[in-house]
Amino acid sequence: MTTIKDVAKLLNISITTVSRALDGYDDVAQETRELVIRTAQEMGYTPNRAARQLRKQRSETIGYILPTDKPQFADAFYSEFIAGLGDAAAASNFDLLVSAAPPDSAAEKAIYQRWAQGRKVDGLVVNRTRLQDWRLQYLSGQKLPFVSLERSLLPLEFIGVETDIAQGYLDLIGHLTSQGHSRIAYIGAAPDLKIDHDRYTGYRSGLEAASIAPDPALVTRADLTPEGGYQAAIRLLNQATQPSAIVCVNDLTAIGAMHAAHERGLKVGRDIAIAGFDGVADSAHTQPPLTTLDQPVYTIAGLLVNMLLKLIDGKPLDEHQVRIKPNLLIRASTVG
Amino acid sequence: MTTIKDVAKLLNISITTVSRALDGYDDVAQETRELVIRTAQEMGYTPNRAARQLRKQRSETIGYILPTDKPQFADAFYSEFIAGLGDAAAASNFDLLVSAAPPDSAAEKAIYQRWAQGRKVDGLVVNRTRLQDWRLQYLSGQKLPFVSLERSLLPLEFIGVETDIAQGYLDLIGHLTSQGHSRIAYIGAAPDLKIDHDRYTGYRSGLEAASIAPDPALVTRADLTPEGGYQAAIRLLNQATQPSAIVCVNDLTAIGAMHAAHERGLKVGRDIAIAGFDGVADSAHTQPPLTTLDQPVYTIAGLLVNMLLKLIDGKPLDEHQVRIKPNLLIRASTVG
DNA sequence: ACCAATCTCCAAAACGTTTTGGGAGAAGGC
DNA sequence: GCCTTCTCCCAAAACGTTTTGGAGATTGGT
Repeated sequence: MTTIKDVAKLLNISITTVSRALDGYDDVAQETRELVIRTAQEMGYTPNRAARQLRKQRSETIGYILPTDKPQFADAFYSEFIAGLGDAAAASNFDLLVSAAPPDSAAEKAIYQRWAQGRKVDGLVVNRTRLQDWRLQYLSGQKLPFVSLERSLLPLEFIGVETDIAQGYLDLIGHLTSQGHSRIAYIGAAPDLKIDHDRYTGYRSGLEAASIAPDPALVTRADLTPEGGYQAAIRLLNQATQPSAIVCVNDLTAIGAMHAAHERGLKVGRDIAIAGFDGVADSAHTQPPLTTLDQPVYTIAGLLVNMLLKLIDGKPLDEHQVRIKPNLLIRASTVG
Repeated sequence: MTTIKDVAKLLNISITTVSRALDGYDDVAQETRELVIRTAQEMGYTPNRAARQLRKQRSETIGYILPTDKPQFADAFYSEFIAGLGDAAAASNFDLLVSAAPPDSAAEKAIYQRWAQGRKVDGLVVNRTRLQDWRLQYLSGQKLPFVSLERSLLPLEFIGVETDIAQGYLDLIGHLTSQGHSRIAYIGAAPDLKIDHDRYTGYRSGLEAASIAPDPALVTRADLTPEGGYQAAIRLLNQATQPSAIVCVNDLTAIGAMHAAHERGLKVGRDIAIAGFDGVADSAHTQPPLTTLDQPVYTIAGLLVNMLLKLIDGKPLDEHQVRIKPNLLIRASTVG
């Protein structure tokens, strides 16, 4: 491993000068700088990250923890989200540290502590925000910068990105009612999740806007997986008052719900309408193609990272909260 | 931030003793050890990672780079794979560094160099191995430990996990022929990928075992996405000699292919059989449910990490190559 | 010819650990 | 009572950077 000392020795100058030449300080002669840069390049010198971190007291690393409820954590949302985080971080020469833990578990807490205490990361991205989310409190307390996708209900300043769910659901429910639906069901997620809270609220105001009386029997929850959506849809379809349309908290849930409908011999689109949210799964290629509220996951991840980096650098943010309007993609699953 | 010095000062002992007490050396009195551990706990002391790395010359971090061909990198395989890597690493107190770059790009090379030169990681996991893969050569040259999912054709020692594709395809093609199929098509991936190479070879020997003459017109390639599978299937279905069955290199490709078949008015399962590979996508809930060769992605990731950690520690491996037999899940997409 | 200002450069300190190479005192053997 | 062996502890070095606080040339003004 070649160190800064090797470069300095070869050039017969001090390591100070090498360091400053590479860092672009202006108290080093143009000629020397070029020489240093060239030599460092030739020798294949890259600063040792640990040493640099130790001295600068920052790790140039951001962290993200996957909310893995179960080992089979297959959700395309997250592959795209991580790709977005990784790309944006790399573009600013930051690294991305990833771990996985079940939401609200001891393991999750342990990772947060390890990262925060050891200053392993300069900041964190959190998503799947919960209504009362200790993570946000903890990070605030630790004075560790963070951004989140979806705000919590805690009285903390929110910095991050939020999907404009209200508007999205107005569009979606409007579309469904224009197709003649009035018995519109909702399959949500765990009620302590912000996304469920928001989407359920959006669902209710969508109904209200269409002057449809809400029916509690048409509301159920699942766990954001196809299997959960499948089971939930079966529950709905087994009831006396069957839904004519189902809006689902995410695409995976909708995929499961479509499966259940098919099993019942219902033709999705004609006999029952089903819609998702995310636009990230294979929604364009399901059978039938799935109507969904598409959100640009990759872009959102990039936005979050850039906000976080500004926070870390103490630079001012253009806006503390970015609202993203989801895009209603109408496909065959909701048009007869 | 409390440091080891703070702990030592409070207890009026040397930092050496604190360090050794916490690290479990046996040259510290039982009484002292307990006191130190308790105090450190109470003070919320966690060793500074950078300092520790600098001194120990290892980062206790492993790296993985996502092969993001395009921004929309939605593939549930990778969310599960990363969850597996993250969990296994965390179980050994290692961290997982993730980045993203298009395969075989300058960006990819830059990340590998940055991580290798700066010793930012102690080892790497690589997948989507290519037949001639410079990454493996580079890492070998840098003497940086790595494990890979799927071997390359390079004359390098292979340490990692390999799916027993030959056996899997024998099972799958056997299943298809027993259903009366003989015009079996193959939708692969880029031919320089090891997985395409292996699966194509498996496909060919599967045909051979069933005494079916291979037809080049029934072989095409896509890019592992639903969209690619959709386009490829359209090409196949537009031909004079139409396939009666299609085996796809992964589940996403199969999902796209099913979409194309549906659009043609074909009933998948009855009019045409379609099978995937991965078992990770929402294959159980597609319409119809998809026959696939299931591989335990989460487990494989864990195996890889544990092999890598042994490599890093210089410990002997039980086996250098682990073969995983994929599990044929027969579902409605291949049974009429 | 002198002083001040400007350019370049550098030695040494600091970041927070782990490891090396003992050293003091108690216990044990004769 | 002396020598040896444990037991428990510690001071100092080292890891590879960045930053601090100048110091020696050179230039420019008068």
